[in-house]
Amino acid sequence: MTDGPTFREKSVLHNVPEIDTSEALTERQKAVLDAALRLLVEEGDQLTMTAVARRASCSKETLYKWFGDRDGLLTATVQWQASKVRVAQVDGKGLDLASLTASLERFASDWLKVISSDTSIALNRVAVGHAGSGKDNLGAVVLENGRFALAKRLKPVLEAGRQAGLLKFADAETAFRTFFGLVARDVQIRLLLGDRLELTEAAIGGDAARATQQFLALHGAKTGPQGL
Amino acid sequence: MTDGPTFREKSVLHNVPEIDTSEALTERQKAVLDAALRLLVEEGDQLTMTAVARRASCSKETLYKWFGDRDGLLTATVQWQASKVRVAQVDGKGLDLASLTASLERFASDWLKVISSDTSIALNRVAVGHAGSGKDNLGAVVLENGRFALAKRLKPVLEAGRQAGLLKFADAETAFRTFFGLVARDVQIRLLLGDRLELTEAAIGGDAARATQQFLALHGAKTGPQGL
DNA sequence: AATGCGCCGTACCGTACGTTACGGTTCGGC
DNA sequence: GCCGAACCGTAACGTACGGTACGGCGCATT
Repeated sequence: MTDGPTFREKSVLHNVPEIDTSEALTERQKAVLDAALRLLVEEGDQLTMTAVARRASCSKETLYKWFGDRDGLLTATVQWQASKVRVAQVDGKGLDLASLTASLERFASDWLKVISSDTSIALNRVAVGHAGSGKDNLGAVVLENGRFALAKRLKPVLEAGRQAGLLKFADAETAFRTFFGLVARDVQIRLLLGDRLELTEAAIGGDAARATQQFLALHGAKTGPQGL
Repeated sequence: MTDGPTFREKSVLHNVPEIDTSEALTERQKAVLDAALRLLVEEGDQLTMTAVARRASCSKETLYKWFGDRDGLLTATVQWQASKVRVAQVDGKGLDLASLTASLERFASDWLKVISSDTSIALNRVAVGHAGSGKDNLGAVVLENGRFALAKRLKPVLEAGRQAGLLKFADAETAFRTFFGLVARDVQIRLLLGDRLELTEAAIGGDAARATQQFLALHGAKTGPQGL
């Protein structure tokens, strides 16, 4: 990880233990993938193998040797970035309304930062573009490390909140999706479709707080109407 | 480059008003665009001009004459479809809670049907794919006829609901985005990324009802906490 | 020093596809 | 019946780019 051109997400993601699907990448390979990633952000799906080679100061032969073909390079790049992006892990200790609220706001804020980052937008664009045809992979990878990873982290928090009598819901999956909707709203699709939509730090914080309060209004045990 | 007056440069920049019925397309041209649209749904962005010509039983020369170039054809196709898709118009008469609820459910249901349709998915895919690079158009067109058109239809309903004392919110735009988030949740991004996710008629109806109830819980004048 | 390996740089090949050109056919107007 | 316009079908052109081959160089091992 010597290299590391600083990505926007850097502040968001917390280097997570092992897990890693990053199967034995040498430093040099990581550097090449970082170069490919930067180019992907700049040029989108129409980056060329030649351009990647030039940017990474490596030969095309090496690219093909390491990644097989263009699709392999793209997949490796997406996975490489995915292995870096992780939303915060929150443990379910010390459960009171304040800490639950803080956790939810944290998740919301992190998620908004991720989906509004240039890197995420570029990755989602290329994944969407490849989703329609042939062997997909990319879409599944992005989904797995994005929306589903978020769910995997958030659900235990929701469950803990329910155990502690702070939340009320029938199905954690449904509750998560409600939270997801309240947080993301139309942001991602607008960004993917090219809508300028600058999210300042302050705006993100405000949206996170709003979404959290709305979610608590719907699923908080004390305040809201239950079961919606 | 024989003649100039293709409609590439015409109406792309400014958002289309309300009724703009597909400027002066002959029946034959509409048929060709329908063929292109069908092919777009099947093959995605990698459809070829040859394939379109063959499918539409027209010559490539005609395609270029009518639509300028590949991008023009794509744009015309997207606009043509966009001119066909319109969510329900609802007038603000007879405002009681029942009719307001029914209207909201209708909007939600219509919207879910739209975004889960093959056509919409294909169109959004190609628009997203083209959004990153160069002259965008497609993303703006899809956005204008999708999310923004929906807002334009729904906001008067929300306003009318507020006037009638049925809803409470500070900003119609924000309220709309909340509703949008509650309805769409993660559906669109998952579909765009290739996630199988079959929405049955029943499921859509259920989701529409749930989203509506949640929205009313947040913004209903009587039940919910105001201002969220 | 010699050998071998991994990689860079670059020239090269094959092909797919956007775009153009052109001959042939239909059709409406005179 | 003739003319021109519009259009179909297809061949041809140009090019960009994915993929491959090859020569040279640094470096490690012997």
